[in-house]
Amino acid sequence: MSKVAVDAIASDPAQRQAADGRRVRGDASRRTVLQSATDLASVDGLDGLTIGRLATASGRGKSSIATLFQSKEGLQLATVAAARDVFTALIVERARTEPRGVRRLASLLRNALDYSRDRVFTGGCFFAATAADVDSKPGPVRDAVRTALVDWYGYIEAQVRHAVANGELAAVTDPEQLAFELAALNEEANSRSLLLQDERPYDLAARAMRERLRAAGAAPDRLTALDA
Amino acid sequence: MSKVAVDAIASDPAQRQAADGRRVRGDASRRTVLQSATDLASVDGLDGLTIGRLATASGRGKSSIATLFQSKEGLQLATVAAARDVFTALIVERARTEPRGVRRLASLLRNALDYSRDRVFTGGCFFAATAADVDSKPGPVRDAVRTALVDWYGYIEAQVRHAVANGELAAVTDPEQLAFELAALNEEANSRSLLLQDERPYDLAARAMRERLRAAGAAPDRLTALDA
DNA sequence: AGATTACGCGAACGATCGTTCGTATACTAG
DNA sequence: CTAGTATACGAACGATCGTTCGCGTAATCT
Repeated sequence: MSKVAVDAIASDPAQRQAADGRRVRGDASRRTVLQSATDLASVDGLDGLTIGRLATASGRGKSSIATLFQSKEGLQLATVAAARDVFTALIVERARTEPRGVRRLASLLRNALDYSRDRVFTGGCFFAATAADVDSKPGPVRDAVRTALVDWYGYIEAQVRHAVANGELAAVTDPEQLAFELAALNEEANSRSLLLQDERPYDLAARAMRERLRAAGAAPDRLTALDA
Repeated sequence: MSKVAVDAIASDPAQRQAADGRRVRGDASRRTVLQSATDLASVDGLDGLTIGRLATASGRGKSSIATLFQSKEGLQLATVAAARDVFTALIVERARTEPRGVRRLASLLRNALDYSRDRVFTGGCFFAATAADVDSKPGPVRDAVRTALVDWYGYIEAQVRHAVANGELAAVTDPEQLAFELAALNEEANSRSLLLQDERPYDLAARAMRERLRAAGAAPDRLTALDA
């Protein structure tokens, strides 16, 4: 890249930051560290995530992590954000290829089950593992976890609403009720497979989801994502 | 009590231990401490339960707790056992007044919802709070939590089987499948009410349980425990 | 060129962790 | 009466916690 081009970029306020070699290096470090952090937190919770063990796991000094994230709370917030990015990319984004309604809903649920089953995070679903940890401790970390889960629940419910509006589900369907039940099955599969070290809960959950959606009026050929 | 009577008790090998004033005092202390311990662990998990804070919460010295339970692992095991006693007394024992089958099943589920909703433990259901933070760490503590939950799941499933055998539920009912779904609804109500600080999830869960059992063939008049 | 900013690391801080020791007290056993 | 046992407490142990400081390096900004 010519010096002229560099100057042109550097003179653009929006891109100046992105071109800052120090921040680029720092962001790369943060990304690497956060990969270990989400894994550790999925096992030990956000409270059990310690800077010392994270430093060892990512091969850096303790003070480096402290510098990169300012404080433990900053680290926790960044960890939640990183986990959320993974969650969204693997579950929500992938389901967007399906049309709104039952098809996208079924894809969403299948992706969520796979994300847990594949142990994308060592301790299973990141948010299931951390929700219990923070839900009794007010503060920005709890708020971040809560927001992520509320958004997730809301997205499921939105797809149910689309399905009802589409006529794919019976008009009498209560979207909040159905979304609650579907989320419950997903989370039970995650927690029980972790507890029993068994993959069968995923089949039980998928079957329950399929039957529940069929009972609500969904056509079987739009539920193939939930087949065994 | 006369001295003769005391001697008579003391000479009975089975009751000698129970009459040992030192152990009586110790057991009373353990009971008191464990009440704080189950509460703390329901909030911070069994790992987040620390001897220091438990000492403060129960108004004793740190070394007293260490003596009473030998080690942190001993404390954790005793805490799980104490929580299990409460769980069994409030949920399982109370349901035994109902006849086996759908009625006992509905009572069981109602008691479980109430036990969570009433915040018998500050952090909601003890086992939901602690399962997440031990399920990735092998050892006797994880085994104790796992056993408690497996027994609980098994008891639900046993009532489903009784109901099928009674003819209260359709013969085609898969007991493992139905028990899984009912447990999922119960746990989702607990976790979501904690996360959102809202009691509505309990109504959503009760409604789902009732409709699911009705769909499996249960008579409405045997599901009154799950009515709103 | 010089001042500033961001990363990276080792060293150290006070606090808390789980555990152990010594000692005191109460009760039992022989 | 003497030994032994079970609680109870304070003090201290080494380890780890989150945080801060100083110093060096690299990149940016004025």
